[in-house]
Amino acid sequence: MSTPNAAMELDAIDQRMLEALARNARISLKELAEVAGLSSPSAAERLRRLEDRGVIAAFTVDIAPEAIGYSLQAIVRVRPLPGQLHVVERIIQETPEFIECDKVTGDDCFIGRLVVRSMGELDGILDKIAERAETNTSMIKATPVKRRLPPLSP
Amino acid sequence: MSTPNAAMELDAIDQRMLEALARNARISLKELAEVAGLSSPSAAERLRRLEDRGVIAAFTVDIAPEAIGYSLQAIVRVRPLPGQLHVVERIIQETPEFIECDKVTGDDCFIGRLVVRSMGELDGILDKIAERAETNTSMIKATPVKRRLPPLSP
DNA sequence: TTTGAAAATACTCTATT
DNA sequence: AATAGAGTATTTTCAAA
Repeated sequence: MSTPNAAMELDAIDQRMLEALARNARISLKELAEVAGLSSPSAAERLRRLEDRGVIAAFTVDIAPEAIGYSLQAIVRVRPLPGQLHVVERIIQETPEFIECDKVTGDDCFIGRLVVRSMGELDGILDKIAERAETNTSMIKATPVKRRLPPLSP
Repeated sequence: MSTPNAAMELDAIDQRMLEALARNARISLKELAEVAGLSSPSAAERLRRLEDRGVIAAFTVDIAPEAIGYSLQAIVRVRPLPGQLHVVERIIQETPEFIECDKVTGDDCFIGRLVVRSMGELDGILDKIAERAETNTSMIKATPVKRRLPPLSP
């Protein structure tokens, strides 16, 4: 029971492959194979298994919001008024400026991240939510830890 | 002054390419070209320019933390005690379970996301920070909005 | 900026260890 | 599980518009 499920273990080769993909998901299988110390077909097979096991959820692109005009980012804690939970959840989902949102324990029901072009835009979005929830907004000044992989070794 | 910088504009082709890459960053140039309605060389050239302009920050892999044993995720707000700001920032950076962290305005100085295998592990991490900061932890129960692209059209 | 065609690379399949 | 080799597909380059 305290033995971790073997299916969850990543060996050194898996780890090197995931680290290489985290640096550049568009790396060729050939390069990936070199990093892993395998032939290309073996690397392809490993990659397929990592996907099948659900370890790899997706290959995605990181956009720089500021490069397309979103000069401000905020983290918003949202506490729906009684009876408004589902409406608030839908409003958040339908507001595309919310680029991620988690539902959490504690006083705050939702914690979301949003991008805006201006304070005016932020104000407009928060006003819409204000009818149905209390919000607490923190503007992002810096990002000391950019999104990174969790520790891969047990 | 109210005119957005033209360099920040994404045309319909750029948008389709970014959306396709957000779905699968390892899509081939050939498929990307089909999505865009261009030849492969044109798609490659557009892609290169999106990278050069800084619109594309990186191609990355999304790991499913629960598939490698991290059954719990938390959002932690961290408020360093007087004089402890930089030490706390370093502790967070050096704790690999923090998979992202922002420095924000307001009472909370840092808001971070962390993954753990158990409540015991979470407790250990928070105890280490507790000597130097107040923390407020929310466990993630669900994710109503998974990381997605910001709106791409002005 | 885009295209088409050719050359260079990379990928995938099968058989094999 | 991993590999080698062969056949297939993709990517890159380049001249031209």
